[in-house]
Parts: sequence; structure tokens; C-alpha cells
Amino acid sequence: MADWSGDIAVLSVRWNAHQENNSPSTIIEICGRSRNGLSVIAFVNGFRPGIEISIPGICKDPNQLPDDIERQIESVKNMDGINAVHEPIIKWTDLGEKKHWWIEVEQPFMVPRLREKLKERWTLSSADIPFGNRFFLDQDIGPHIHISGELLHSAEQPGDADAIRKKGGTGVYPVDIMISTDRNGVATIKPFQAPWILFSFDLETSIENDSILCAAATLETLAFDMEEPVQEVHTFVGDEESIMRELTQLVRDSDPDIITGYNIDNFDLPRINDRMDVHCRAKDFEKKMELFGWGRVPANSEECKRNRQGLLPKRASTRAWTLGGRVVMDAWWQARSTLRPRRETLKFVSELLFPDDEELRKMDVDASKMDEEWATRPEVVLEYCARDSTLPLQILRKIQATRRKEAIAAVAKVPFETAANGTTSQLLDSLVIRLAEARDVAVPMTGSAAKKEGQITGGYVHDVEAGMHPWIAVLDFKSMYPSIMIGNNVCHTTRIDPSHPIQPAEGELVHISPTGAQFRNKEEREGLVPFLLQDLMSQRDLHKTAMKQADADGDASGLAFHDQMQYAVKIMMNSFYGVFASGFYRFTHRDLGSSITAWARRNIKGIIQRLEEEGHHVVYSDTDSIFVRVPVASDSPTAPPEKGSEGEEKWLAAMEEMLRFGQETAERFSEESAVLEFETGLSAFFSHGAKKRYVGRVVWPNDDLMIKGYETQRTDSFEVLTKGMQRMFELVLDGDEKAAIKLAREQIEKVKKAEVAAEELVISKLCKGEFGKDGKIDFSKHYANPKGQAQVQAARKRIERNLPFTPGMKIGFVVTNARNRPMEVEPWNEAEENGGIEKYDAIFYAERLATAFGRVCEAFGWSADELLKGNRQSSLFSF
DNA sequence: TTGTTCGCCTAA
DNA sequence: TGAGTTAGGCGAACAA
Repeated sequence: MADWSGDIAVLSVRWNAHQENNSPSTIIEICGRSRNGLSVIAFVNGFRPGIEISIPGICKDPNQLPDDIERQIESVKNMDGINAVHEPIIKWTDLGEKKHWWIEVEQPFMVPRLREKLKERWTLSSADIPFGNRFFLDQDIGPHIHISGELLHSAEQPGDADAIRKKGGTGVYPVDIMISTDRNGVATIKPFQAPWILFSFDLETSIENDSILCAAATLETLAFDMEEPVQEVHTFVGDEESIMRELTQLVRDSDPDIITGYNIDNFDLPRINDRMDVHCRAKDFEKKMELFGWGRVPANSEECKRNRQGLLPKRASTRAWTLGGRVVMDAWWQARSTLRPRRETLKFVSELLFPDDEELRKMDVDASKMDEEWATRPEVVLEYCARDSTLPLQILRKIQATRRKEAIAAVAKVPFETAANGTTSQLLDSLVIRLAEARDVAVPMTGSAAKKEGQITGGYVHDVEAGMHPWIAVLDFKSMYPSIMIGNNVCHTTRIDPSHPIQPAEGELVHISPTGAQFRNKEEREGLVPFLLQDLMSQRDLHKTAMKQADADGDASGLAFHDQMQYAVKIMMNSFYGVFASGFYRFTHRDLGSSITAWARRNIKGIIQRLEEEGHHVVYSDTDSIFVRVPVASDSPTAPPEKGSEGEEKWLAAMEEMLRFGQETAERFSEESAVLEFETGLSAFFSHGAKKRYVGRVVWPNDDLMIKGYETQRTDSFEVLTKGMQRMFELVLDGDEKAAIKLAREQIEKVKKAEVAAEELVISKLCKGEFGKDGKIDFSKHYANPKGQAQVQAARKRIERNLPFTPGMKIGFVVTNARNRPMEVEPWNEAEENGGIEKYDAIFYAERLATAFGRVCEAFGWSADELLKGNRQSSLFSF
């Protein structure tokens, strides 16, 4: 047989239990897309599953073993499912250095049962690493590899099912290329952007009987050298079974890597799954695979029965759907996490991203009367369905969702699937475990660490003084927590525990945190985490340098690529603290998290104190930032002056002083592993006196309005409030308090008279819930008192009116009567004129405005009450 | 009217 | 695949 080789980006990995010459073997099955656009399945031979065992308890001398160790090992060897016990290796553990025996297991699925049995007498390590991941760790590869091997299947030479089975596959896969190889056929290459194929779909369903009325799918292909993607729209009508069959056929023929759609996780995929169950008897695999056999695996009953990564998509957890060889990426979820939109409907998000697209403004089909709509104007419904199958692709493209995930995958060295749908700790596991194994550090099981009791103390937040503050320099610690971890060598493997057999030598320098916890110094024992963080830091520098180079060369795609990569590195670095401060991570200890934050608090409080002692007033500080008064002339203007006006000179002088002071102060307080940077210069800073709520006029390094915490930033606020407050802050920072108060009063008055459109009053909040057995949504699991939650009330009304509602999504509503308790609300229905809102509670909204505006205006002598009434009772100075 | 609790969302 | 963390503001409901 011929050989095949090529560069591929790995989409996902799974394993198959196999037999070779009557002995068990396990095949790693890699699924990827090649650089030139072929879908590839590779069977990798020669890896064996297993786990590691060592003797429980503290160990002072790894060579001192129980007398009956031979007998014990022998009895392990004789256990069912165990192939072999390898020669022991000495590894570091938190109870001393110990001998570790690698127990080779027949098949990965036997591991859970063996774990249960072995843990009675042994300590287990490396015992809960999914076998597919093992391959990435052992070979030290990431998602971008060069792979070569024996060709089993191609367009020219279609594969033979039996021959493929002999290589560990389950039949002929619906892909371009299939090969068989071993560890020597795989090599790391530089990351590249894979020409993924995306498949986006949408269903329209009956309200009356839940059946699928019609469907649409859009395919997107983007070759690496093309600017614009090629899209192809398909529509499906007819009886339900044939719609499902044709959809499935299209998936298998078009062979996409990524399946998307809007809210498919919670609606479209569950619906197809339910309808499949309606049409198929439990054992009727033949029919099931025709209706929903979307996996990139052979269509046979064996693949049908797999619970994960098989032929039929399954919900592996509440988190994501899995199927063989493809990745489900819900455009809703991606849009939510990157955009944090105020509302989450497809219409809202699309209009947000594509404000110039007039088509999006067309009135929707009335989803609450879908059966009627379908009966009377099917072509309109189908058009609407087709559009909704295309939009998710545009959304993903606009927010660069696949490129971001690909960059994360490259940095974390995991398959695309893990970057797209995995957890933060899985990303870290990938880096930490491979380093641990390389350094002979035993890998503990998740959950093996002592539980963290209560919360650890976090960052320090300085009280903020209410009012206006002129000329503020904002100083920030550069990557504060990572720097502390590097600087103090903070790691699971460097923590000094009095009970540990290995102790630092007398007089050895150790890092002592303010909590008293101690860590070895880097020269004696470098931590895994500090090493990884340092490596990530230098990776980021490389990408930033490459960005500059690409920019200079006019290489737009290179610039974008390195920007994605440096951003992904940043994300990874910032994930370390959280994972290591969590209560469950395998390499954690409660002292790690609390030491990091304790060092951080000590650093920042120390600097605040020294600044104050020097007479530099610190106005505010949060965790890693310090807002300090710049010693400018007292008559320095705080609003940018007109060109050529008399204030201009003073303004420039103040700017100059701020730069000098900011840079000098940052430098003066910087230490080797605690670098302070002059990040931002403000000509004016305002807060009403609450922590985490402030605004500033940024004048360096660029001109901007910075707002933190206030209603303008909140997605559960409403537009009149958001817009009004934004305008108020602009005026306040210009020093025009009068105008700000006037604006506040006018806005409140307008709302009071109900002269504002209901659309500007929509409040949107997350509404949780769970599907009950009867198909109804149960709110009581998530809410102590569901009736008391406005968003639940709105959700219930939507359900009652046959309008779509998905637990876990934000829901928009308008308050119609706040006099009653709980207050009455109406869901916002964007398919209807004016959202279907006839009347709103103007007094309620006026009061909300007054409260929010009042907090700001209080600083200038107007209370919320006075704003609401429109005049002031006691006036010291009346405007 | 006031204090407590629940819940959402944000800053870092 | 159950799982990054804590600090903090504030609105609403509800009990007292």
C-alpha cells in the first residue's frame, strides 16, 4: 500500500479497543483537517493504557519497601485486565520521593474498575487522564502535526472495511484520507490556520406536535488562500423523516469539521434527538443512523452504541454535545462569551454585529403561530429558516471564534475540540502534566487534595473617595499573579511542608509568604508552574515581536495570527491562578492560592502607604492597580482646552507632569518580579464613593472615556439609563455639572410622562431552569422563590404564549406594574411591533433613573428624590 | 420603614 | 466533561 503524509490540524481524538494477534491493543484515532483541505483520520498504533501505583503514606526513602512488596506486585499482575507491571521509577510526590510502578492495562475502559480495586492498597497517580490525551502528552505534540503512514483510504482508492478494521478502525469513515501509523509517524509542526469546513443549521418546528416542519443548512468552506468564504445554502421540506434523512446525508457528504447554529445546544440538537426517538424503536440502529448519524465515523451499529464521540450526537454533559470526528460550537454561546450582548436573541446579536444589514430588520415570522405560518406562507418561513442558518456562520466569522479557539488549542497543545468545549483546568492539565511527567513528578488524581475549607482571601480594594479628582495616574502591576508565582517559585512541587521528608538545607533561602507558607527557591527546585509561566511569557514576547514585524511588512494575516496567539497566551497565563486557587485541582494546595493573594495585598498596600507618606494621595486601588494624584499645578484644567486658548499651556504642562510622574513612580516602585507600569493617565476621575464603580477621562496614551461598574456597563440595565448615564458622565468629566443635572432631570421627566419608547426600557436578565420529565421547565431547582423573580415571570409568560424560551439564556422584559409585589412584567417579544408592550410602569422607570442618576448627582448637591421631583427642597446653591 | 437574603452582574 | 478565583455593588422580595 502507498504511504501518505501531510500537515494536519487535529480536531479531535478518541480511542478504539482492538485485538491484534489475540492480544489486546488500543488504537488512538486522530481526526483532523489537512493544510490543503482534506479530512483525515489516522489510526495510531502502539500506545498502551495504564495507571501508576505507589505505596501510600509518607516515604522517607524510596528504596525502603515493605518486605512483601514482591508478593504485592505479583498479586497486582494477576488481577483481571492487567497486562504487565513495569519496572518502578522514582518520582516526586507531596509525601516524599517514591517508587512508582506503571501498570499496563488491557483497555482504557477497564481503568475505572481497576482504580476502585487498587486504591484499597495503593496510591494511584496518572490514573485519570483520558487515553486520547495521553498520546498528546507522551509525544509532546499540539494540535498541529505532520503525520505520515500507510494509506488505507482515499478518493482514488476507497478503503476496504475489513482491512481498516484490522488497523483498529470500525469500518470505512466518511473522509478523504485514512492512514495507519505509529508514534514515529507523528511530528510537531508550527501552528497554521486550518481550512475548517463549517456546517450551520436551523429547524422550524411545530408548536402543536413538536415535529420538524422544515430545515435549512449553510455550508462554509474557506481555503487558506481565499479571502472570502464560500457559502452554500440548502433547504429541506417534506415529511419529517425525509428532512432528517437529507440533513444527515448532507452532513456525511459535505464532511464538516464544525457544526454550528444559534442555540443548537439547547434547542435544535435536542429536538432532532427527540424526534429520532419518536420515529425509531430503541434498537432500530439502522434507522437511527439514517436520521441522526452525523458522526464522522462509519455508519454501523457499533458506532451507534457509543456514548461519546460516536455516530449519534450525544450530550456528554450539560456543557457540550459530542459526536465522532466533529465539534459542536454553538454560535449563541460563542457570541455571549465574547460580546456579552445586552440581549441574546439571534436578531439582536445579528443587528449588533451587522448594523448595516437591512435584511435583518425585516419582521420575523411569528414563532408563536408557526403551524399557521407554515400552512399559509411556507416560502417565507423557509426563507427565514435559511437566513437563520447562515447568520451563525457570519457571527462566528465576525468574532473570529474558530481562530481564537485554534490559537488556544495551539498554546495549550490540545485538540481543537478541547479548546472549543473543554474546561480551563483541562487546558492547564495539558501543559502541567506533560511537564510533570518529564520531570518525574507523580501526577495526583483530581480530587485527591485536601478540600479547601472556606474561601481564601482575595485582592485588596481601597476605599474610594466620593467626588471629582483631577489628574490621576493609573499604575498597574504587569501580570500580577503570574509574576508573583514566578518570583516566589509558587508551585505544588515547591511548597515546603514540615511533614515532607525532603526539607531545604540549613540556611537555604526560601520564599516565605505573608501567610507563613514557604516555598523552595528556584535554584534548588524550580516549580512546574513558574517554569510554564515563564515559558508562556517569552512565547508572548515572541508573538508580539512577530506582530510588529508583520505590521511592518504589511502582512495582515500574519499580524492577525500573531495577535490571536499572543492573546491566547495571555488567557492561558491568567488562568493559572484561578485553577490553582480552586479547591479541586490535582496540583493544588490551599496555601498556593492564599499565598499568592497575600503577597499581592502586601505589595500593593506597601506601595499605597509609601505613596501616601510621600504626600501622593492614592484615590483608589483594586487588586493590581493604583490611582494616584499627580502633583500638577492647582489651576490645571481637567477638560481638554480649545486650541490656542489660555488653558492650553496649563493643560500641556499638566500632561507633561503626569507623564513624568507616572513613569518615574512606576519605575521607582517596580521590583524584579513585581513590575509596576504607568498604564493610563486621567485628567479627571469621578466616583460616587462605591468600590468598583468609577469613571475617568483618559488623556494618555489615547483619548477615551473609561467607565467601570456603572449601569452603562451592565447588561441588565435598560437603554434610557445606559445612554443617559453615559452622557451624564461625559458632562461631569467636562466639569459641566449643571448640564449633567439638567440632563438627569429631563430624562426622568420624559420617562415619567411615558414619552420614551418601550424598547428603551427593556430589562434583560439571565433566567435559569431545567427541563422536567414532563417536558415542562422547572424553575424551583435554581430559585428559592421562582415567583419572586421577574425574569421567571417573563419566561413563564413566554411559555404560555408558545414563544421560544431557553433556560440559561437572558430574557428581556418590561416592567408594567411595580406597585404589586412581586412586580408585574411583560416579556419583550421582538417579533411584534413595539415588543408587544402596550403600557409600562412609568413611575417605576422614573424612580430607577432617579436612583441611578442620583448617586452621581448627589456629589453635586442633588439627591435622587430631588431629581425625581424636579426641584430641590433645601437649596444652598440653586441652579 | 428596616434588615436580611437571594440573585445578577461586574472588576480584577 | 462537574469544577478558574474573590471582592463588591445593587435591585427586589420578604419578614419583622
